Amino acid sequence: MARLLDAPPRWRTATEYVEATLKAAILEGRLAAGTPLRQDDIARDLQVSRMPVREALRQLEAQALVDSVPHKGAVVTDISASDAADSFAIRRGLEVVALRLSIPNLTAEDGVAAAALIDAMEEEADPGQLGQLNRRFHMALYARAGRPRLLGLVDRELAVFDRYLRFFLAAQGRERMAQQDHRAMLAAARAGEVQQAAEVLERHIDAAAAAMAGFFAGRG
Amino acid sequence: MARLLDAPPRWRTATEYVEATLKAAILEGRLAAGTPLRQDDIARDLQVSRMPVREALRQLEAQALVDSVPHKGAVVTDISASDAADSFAIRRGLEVVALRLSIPNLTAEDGVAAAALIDAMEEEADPGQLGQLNRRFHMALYARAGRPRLLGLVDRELAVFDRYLRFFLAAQGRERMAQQDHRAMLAAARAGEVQQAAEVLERHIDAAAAAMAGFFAGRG
DNA sequence: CGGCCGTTGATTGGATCCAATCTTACGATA
DNA sequence: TATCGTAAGATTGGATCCAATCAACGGCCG
Repeated sequence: MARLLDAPPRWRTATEYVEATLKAAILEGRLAAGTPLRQDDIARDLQVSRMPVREALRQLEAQALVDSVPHKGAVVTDISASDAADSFAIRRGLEVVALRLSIPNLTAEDGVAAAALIDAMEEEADPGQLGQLNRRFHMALYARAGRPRLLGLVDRELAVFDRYLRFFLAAQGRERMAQQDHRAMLAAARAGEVQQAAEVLERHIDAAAAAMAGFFAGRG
Repeated sequence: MARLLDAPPRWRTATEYVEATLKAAILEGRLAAGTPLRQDDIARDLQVSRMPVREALRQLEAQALVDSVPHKGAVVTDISASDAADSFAIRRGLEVVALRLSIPNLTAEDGVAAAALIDAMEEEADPGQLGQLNRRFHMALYARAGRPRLLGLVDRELAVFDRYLRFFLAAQGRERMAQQDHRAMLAAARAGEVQQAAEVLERHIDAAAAAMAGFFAGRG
């Protein structure tokens, strides 16, 4: 007899499946920057036709995770100091706005959840998991901004940033995570100190940008 | 005999052609908010197959110009007070950052060009052209930011904003364009006064957001 | 010996066809 | 009469096939 509740299919369309799979592979570093993404190979690996692959690649292009040239193909977006600077500029603009809008609506539970994420980061060693936790922590602070499009862009940009963070942590070690900034931001947010929280966040992102720039300068 | 110089094809791929055409139609208001976008109809009208239409619709979805539901279809994104608030929040975050980065690199010619755009706005009556000029003026101020991804997002969001501006101007009249803000921004930018220009821009966007919110409130 | 041009293979873009899904209308049944 | 179920049409998602474009290679001519 059939189960009463069948597990819902994890993806509604093949395109979503391909997009999610490729995105995860890129963010987790399994597809290195610069890797050419051949439609045929991906289609064969994922057991779908080339069409959902094409659409997924377009979606990822819109998310700045792949670069595509007409009639040439798609490539995993390169890591570069210049692109990192772009990412930090975008984050600084969007996240500060999101934080200011969100803080007045944050609940005590939100604060507890964010604190738990900070603690989890203390004990996590894997750079990939650290990136995920960092992303979730930031998003937890912005979640009550009530601006879905804004939050979508922030999430997208944090995904891009994830790749740089992984890159950076692998070389510099996890002690560079600036947990004191996270705690200060959370404390200010819980106290409803919008201005102070925003300033901490700005310094946090600027410091990360400077560290990343120095990192790139150090390796040519 | 063939001409020595054939006009280069305006678009390299059919997808680009469809995307540009649909985007223009949406921004110019010829495709009203809520209009269902049937793949077959568009393909027939533009003399292409359904496939480039599908890809173009995905691109436009990433630009927040159409909403798409799997197996249901695409619709021109609705105009709403909530989405307008999203747009203003995003613009406020991104444009302030872009302006700060751009001002130190602006040249005298950039200032002249921006001034010309302000003058052109004074004499333009058509809301659509006004929107174009407004967009070009803002982009002219940010052009030297040297952050291509950031500028791409700003341009995208200004495109979304164009629809609201057209909507607003049609009802409120062109005198609501806040040209004095534009002049003040330009003056501060030319003088290299980053902080002051940024503050004017913030007030400019906040005022526009407030006016738009009042407009929406007034019509239910 | 070197640069230019055509040819060939690989890869993507586009067209057509088929399958899956949603919507609507109609009818059966409580 | 209201509601559920079902069947038909419409529309989108996916697969397969063909055409256009690009890169590499090799021959030809200066």
